[in-house]
Amino acid sequence: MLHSPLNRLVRKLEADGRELAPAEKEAVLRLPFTLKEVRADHDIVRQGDRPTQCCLVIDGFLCRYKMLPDGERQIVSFHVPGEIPDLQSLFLGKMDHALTTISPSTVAFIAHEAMNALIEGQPKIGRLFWRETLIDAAIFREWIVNTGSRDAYARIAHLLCELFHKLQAVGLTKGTSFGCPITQTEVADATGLSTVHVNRSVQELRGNRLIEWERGTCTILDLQALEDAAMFEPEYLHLAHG
Amino acid sequence: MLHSPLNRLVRKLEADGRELAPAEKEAVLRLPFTLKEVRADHDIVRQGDRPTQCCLVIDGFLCRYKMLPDGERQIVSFHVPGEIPDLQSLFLGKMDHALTTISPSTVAFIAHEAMNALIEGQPKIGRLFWRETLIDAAIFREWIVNTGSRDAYARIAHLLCELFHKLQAVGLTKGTSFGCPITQTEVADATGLSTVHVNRSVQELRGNRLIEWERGTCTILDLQALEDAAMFEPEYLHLAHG
DNA sequence: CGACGCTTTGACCCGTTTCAACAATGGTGG
DNA sequence: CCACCATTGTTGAAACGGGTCAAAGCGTCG
Repeated sequence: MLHSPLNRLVRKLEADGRELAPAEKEAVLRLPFTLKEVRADHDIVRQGDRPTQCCLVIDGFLCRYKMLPDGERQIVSFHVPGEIPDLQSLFLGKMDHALTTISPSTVAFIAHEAMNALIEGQPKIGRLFWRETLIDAAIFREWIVNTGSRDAYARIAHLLCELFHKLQAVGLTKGTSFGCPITQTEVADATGLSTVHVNRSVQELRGNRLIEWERGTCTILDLQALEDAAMFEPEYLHLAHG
Repeated sequence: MLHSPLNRLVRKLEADGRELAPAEKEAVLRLPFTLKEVRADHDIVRQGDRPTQCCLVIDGFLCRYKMLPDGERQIVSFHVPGEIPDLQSLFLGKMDHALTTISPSTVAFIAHEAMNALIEGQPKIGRLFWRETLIDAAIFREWIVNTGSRDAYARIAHLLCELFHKLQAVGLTKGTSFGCPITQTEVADATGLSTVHVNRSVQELRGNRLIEWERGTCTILDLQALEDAAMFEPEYLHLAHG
């Protein structure tokens, strides 16, 4: 039990809220699940689907996106280990967007029934899950701000700050470095910019010695300067200690 | 009881989910509240606040917004009667954004304790509230798509489609007309455009005979054409009948 | 070694912003 | 009931951020 993949979820719940009671922790760890390795760029859930299970990220990066009739793809969120990107499918039957892997990933599928039983048996856990979805919404709000009010340079800086803080909260950073398998094309789809302009802006961030970013590893050279450039204020992430 | 302002909330819950059982409906209508008339452009909750009550819109338009350090204002959502824009404050103590009136409005304040008691006593209502917040999140996602992937013309068209459908669901439209007290400056703050360009795009929508919009009333002249121009697909609103 | 995916570059173009007025509109008080 | 003022809406011209297109470099992995 100590090394169950579900510990990722426990750690996440405790990062956003307060510590879990032993009984609560056990109830979470007792959730039945099936593990699955998924290759990169593979849709886990598609727009229009009616899932009967939720997907917990154990390892790797996922994202949610919507396609427009004109072929444009808009990524609306990135997801790192410990998160349940399609928790909403418990209450919103039909998916209004797709969920896909960015990198080769390990995910745990948990049946809706099991989630519902957990929520009923442990209402406090239910509250925490609800809270997770509200933090999700807070991040969406900040993304609206990002695409609506920041220029390209700040937009990309902001995305990197967000990823860094999210990963740090679940212990997936080493110093100011973190594994970041996201391509510039995906950054473009997430920020509403062209890949060409993303590339130039990333080079500018590098040139200003704010970041290093190559071969899937991003290192923040000057966090304060990066956050200033991004107008980043971490409160919206609603992390317990910061 | 029949004409309690809380009927707005009942109607809203039934628009998004299925019909309420009599006992559930009663429990909602028994919520203690205090009514308040609020003038236009008045902050109901500010960024950084820790509210102890929720705000139910009875009459008028509200919006949520975030300010950036550089003075930019980004509106992240509009709210019409029947909605509880700060329901999240039940679980996220500190506001990461502000809530303000667009027009003179009537709102009902409901204490967090009362909301919590209702949710515990009527878990099904709790589920519906959770669902409301998830629909909120779905709308945020669509706004990310809007600012990220659509041009000015489509962006504004999309906003109008959304308002129309939301208002229609709670019975606040007359034909294809609805009261829309939003100014072009507010549309600009919501879409990430300049007021000048909003103005030109609105004129284009008028010129193409898709809408009429003056003196606080918006009439959609050709809903199909407007939705096509906006690439609008109403599923994300998760309304019961459409 | 070759192929594929990702990054990088240059040149040109266009949607949108900015600035700076000016015109309507509507609410207020005398 | 009209004069006044503050919002809101409208216009034109010039500048700019970012988009588009097309091609070339570069890593990595079979």
